[in-house]
Amino acid sequence: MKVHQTTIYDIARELNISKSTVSRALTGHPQVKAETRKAVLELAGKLDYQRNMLSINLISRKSNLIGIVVPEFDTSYFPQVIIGAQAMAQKHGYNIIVSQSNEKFETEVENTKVMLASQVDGILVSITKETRSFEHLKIFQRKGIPIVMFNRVCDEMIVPKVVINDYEAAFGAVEHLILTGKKRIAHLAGPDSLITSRKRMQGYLDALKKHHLPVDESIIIPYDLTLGKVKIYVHHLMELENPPDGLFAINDPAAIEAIQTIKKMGLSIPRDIGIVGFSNDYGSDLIEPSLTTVAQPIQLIGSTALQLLLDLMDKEVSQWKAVTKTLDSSLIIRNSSFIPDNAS
Amino acid sequence: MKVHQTTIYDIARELNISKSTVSRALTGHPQVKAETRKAVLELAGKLDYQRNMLSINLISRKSNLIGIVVPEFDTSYFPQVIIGAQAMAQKHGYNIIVSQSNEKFETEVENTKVMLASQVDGILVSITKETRSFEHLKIFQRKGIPIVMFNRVCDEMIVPKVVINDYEAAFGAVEHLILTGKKRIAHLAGPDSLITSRKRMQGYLDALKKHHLPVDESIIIPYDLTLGKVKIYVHHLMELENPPDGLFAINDPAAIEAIQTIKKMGLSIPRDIGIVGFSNDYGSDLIEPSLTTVAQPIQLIGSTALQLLLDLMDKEVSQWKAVTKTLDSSLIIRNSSFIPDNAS
DNA sequence: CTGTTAGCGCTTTCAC
DNA sequence: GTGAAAGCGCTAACAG
Repeated sequence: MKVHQTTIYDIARELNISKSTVSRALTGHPQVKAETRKAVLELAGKLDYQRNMLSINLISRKSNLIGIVVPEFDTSYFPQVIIGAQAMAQKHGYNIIVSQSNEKFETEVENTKVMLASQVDGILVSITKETRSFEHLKIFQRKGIPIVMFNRVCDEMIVPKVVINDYEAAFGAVEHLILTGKKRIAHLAGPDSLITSRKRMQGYLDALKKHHLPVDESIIIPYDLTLGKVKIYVHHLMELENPPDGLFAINDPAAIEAIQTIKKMGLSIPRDIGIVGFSNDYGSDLIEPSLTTVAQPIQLIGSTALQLLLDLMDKEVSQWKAVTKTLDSSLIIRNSSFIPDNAS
Repeated sequence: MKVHQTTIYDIARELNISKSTVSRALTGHPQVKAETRKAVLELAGKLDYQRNMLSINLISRKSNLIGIVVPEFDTSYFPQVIIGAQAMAQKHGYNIIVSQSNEKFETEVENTKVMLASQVDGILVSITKETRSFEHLKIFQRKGIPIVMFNRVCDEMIVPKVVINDYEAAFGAVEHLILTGKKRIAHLAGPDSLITSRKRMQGYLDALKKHHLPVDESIIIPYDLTLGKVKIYVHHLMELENPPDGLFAINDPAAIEAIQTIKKMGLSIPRDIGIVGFSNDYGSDLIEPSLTTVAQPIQLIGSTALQLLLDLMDKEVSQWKAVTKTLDSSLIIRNSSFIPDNAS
């Protein structure tokens, strides 16, 4: 229970001056007698006076709050993005409020409502895998509150976006497996609702095509990103009469689970099957064999998205441009796909 | 740039009623004519009306904001705590603003000022390793804004705290090494400024004492938590004329770095040296050999701290009790300290 | 049931 | 230089 907070009026009363003068002294207005200013500042310090941003925000119609809506906190991906965004926001005097939707559309809608009520000056959004309707986001546009999407973007929203080169990265990852001699490469595919999943799928397909390898639907496994399910899929794949000799997984947690499962089955990686993941999560360099994966500049995604948002906030709505910023990723080749000759 | 936001006054004007009536209709006040309410609600929906929490907060002197001040984001520990706290906060209708201090005292002071200005209703704090003065936190107490500390706590602040049983955990970890036959156990010790470091140190010392093992200062290495430095320390330790056969590391990142270094030196874990870490970070189960470590209920620490804060917010300042909640941890025995006989 | 008034803490004209 | 007054968007007595 808060006790009474010192206000400018308290200071004014004590000093027998008006609150306007106190305000001016506190905000560094030039035309205040040095003597008066000194007295005000001194008393303010003594009384632990702290400006109430709520009232200032009310006047300025700005909250200095930026909302971030993310779909989940299960993997290290989104926390990392937030770290990047938070650092940039802190630098520019903004606070960040975060809400995560647990991959539920309803929760996402709720969360955006909260952001709206909290008078955020802008939001960063990454949608859930369920999200098909975007009315809850379009409200922001109508209100002139800038939105920037990242990672989980959608075509329906005409806003700036930050993504990585998913197609090229997937293409490169699969081609790498092919160049190590793999001829039958399976894909643990992400939800079709996500653009990133579709792009990575296309990269996978085109890499096979380029190298004249057949596409076999039976080794393309739809995977809803639920941890723990990969085990079943991998068992299924490896017990086919014609099992794959390569696996491109939609993300690292899936790839790591695949490695663990395959090792338990007594198979050898990468000899029996080469594996490539996506994102370079914590631990992908620690598992044995270490995981070949596509490294995303995760924190940079967050800071870039926030920078884009800051840019929008300065501009008239009519000047907004829906640029899509595509950041580069890079393939990190480790032992799950390729072991150099001179290795121990 | 925001466009005009619909206010209750817009609705009132359009409907030719007073804004009080609009307010009452919107907040579900009972004594409003059903007809009026319907009209208001309809128009509100049509105009994307959204209550401005800023003004409500100003009136209620409550921001519905909870601040979290953490020392770093380098390891997965604090993000995880925040996830736990955020989930609990979201459930109770609070938003969370986070700031991290990069282990710098000055930044921590700045950050707490921001929290104060943002009119947070309470804060969760974990101090930097540099923090020796607590005036910036005591201001909150004087203002009646509740504080709960966690992990990086201090004796100087009489506030509720959430910690884990560091002493017992460290004692158990070291005793475990002793029971696996180790007789000369080194300790990578955390900064002496942190209570957790001191408690773990005490646990280490007492475990040695209980088993009549000598304490050798030369294998107790002060470590400031900077990633990358462990390599040097481990080399130093293992090249002693009388190297240790066990290592208790202050945290998992350090233990993992130790494992990597020791493996590169061609030594065998746990045969030549058994290793135990602390916290069960991401990846500690993935590294080879997998890391024996003390598992902390990290998200629970966050949610518990937030719960404690919520409790304080309901009470008069005079009713506040500075309980310290000690959560249990558990030793997870993996291959870096002990390999069962029937292992492959 | 509804309108009027005051006020949350602050900034910002407009006077003097 | 400083004070008085208005107002940001909303709620909460107090009338009627």
